[in-house]
Amino acid sequence: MAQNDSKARLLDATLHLVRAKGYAATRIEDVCAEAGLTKGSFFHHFKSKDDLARAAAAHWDAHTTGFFAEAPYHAGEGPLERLLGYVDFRRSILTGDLTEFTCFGGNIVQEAWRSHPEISGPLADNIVTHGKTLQADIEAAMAQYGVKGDWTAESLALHIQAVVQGGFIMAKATGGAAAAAQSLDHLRRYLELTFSGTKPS
Amino acid sequence: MAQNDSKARLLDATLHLVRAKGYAATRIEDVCAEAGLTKGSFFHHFKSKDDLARAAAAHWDAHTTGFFAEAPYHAGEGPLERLLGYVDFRRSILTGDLTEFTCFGGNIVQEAWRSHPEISGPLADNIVTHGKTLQADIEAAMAQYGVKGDWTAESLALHIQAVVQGGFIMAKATGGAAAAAQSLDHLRRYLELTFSGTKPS
DNA sequence: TGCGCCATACCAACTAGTCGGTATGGTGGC
DNA sequence: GCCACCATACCGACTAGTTGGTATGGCGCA
Repeated sequence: MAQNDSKARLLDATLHLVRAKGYAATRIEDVCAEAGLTKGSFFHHFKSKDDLARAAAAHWDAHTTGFFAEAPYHAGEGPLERLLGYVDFRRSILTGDLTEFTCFGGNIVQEAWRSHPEISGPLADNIVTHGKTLQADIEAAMAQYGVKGDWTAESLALHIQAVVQGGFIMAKATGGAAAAAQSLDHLRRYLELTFSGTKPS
Repeated sequence: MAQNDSKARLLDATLHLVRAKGYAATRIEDVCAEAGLTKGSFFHHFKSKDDLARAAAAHWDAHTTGFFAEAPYHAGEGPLERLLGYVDFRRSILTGDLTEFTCFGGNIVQEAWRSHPEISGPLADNIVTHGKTLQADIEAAMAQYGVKGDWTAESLALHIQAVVQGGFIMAKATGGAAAAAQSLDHLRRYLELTFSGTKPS
């Protein structure tokens, strides 16, 4: 049984390098070097660079779906607790290097949304779908707390993702994760104010 | 008068193309074609592609600084009116193609924050400095409304930029400006809740 | 005449993708 | 046990096309 994880190593290297340098600037040989392989092996597993990107997108989708499915915030008792728990969880994972916790999908969507729709499209779906996993709890919380605004649960779900994605950009702009964390703090206060109506000091 | 605006046309083409395809994928000949020139002209005005990027960053900085300095929201009577006016203004300019209203700085920071710090650095400063132009009004509004949270005016100023930048990504992910507009609506409600303490229906 | 501006032709380096070949291990027949 | 056969995984040199950058010269104007 050879090290049959070569393909996975190539995919992981892609996720890491794209988040550090972007898609266009990531060379196939960079991916090979980080995975400890050569181009011959690369083209055994992938037809082309775009094929790698599509596979990396699917890899990312599977990874994030599983990662958030197993996260602890689902254990919250009520919908608002789970919602706030999600924000807290996103805050808690802002550790280590920026290339480890930033969003592969957000990078690709930002860079390749128009030039490579066949790659960015599934990742855009990943972001939107992930955001909408919160929609049911938002609706339940709206009902529970009698919140009736001129906005939809879906729009709030996507707003949460906007703050997450924007926080990553601000983290890059300021050179640290603190900016992303503080933005999530403001988001948490918004949710508290919206659903409880009380202003914590 | 010859078309002495060749340099400006090259810079404008750069802003447009980078927002559509990213920096690495934007070729010099693409920029020349969009500006209606050839490489001879390009290298008369710029030493290299990176030189172009630095000049485009300065161009963008000058453009945005003037653009927001002349915006109408500064005429608001109180600090909160100006703050909400800024959000409204950002919402009002979400028209036309995504390549026209998205942020050149955000694109570069996202893609080149680590690989090209000499280019992304000034643009990161541009975003942060632009965000902090709201800080004085936030501080004044905090004093006026007696708001004392465990957060700083600076963090809120940067949070506003995070929502703006994140809104652009969500607009790309959903294929329309509506996502960005709805996110700014949520941001506006957060500011209203924070400073007025009242919940609008 | 000289200079700013621009076009054409070209070069050198880089990179995506190809190709011939090697190593390993499984399988079925005997 | 052993061998022929084959599929998978991998290597590294090579090709072909792209792209940043250069060299040279033309053109209009002060």
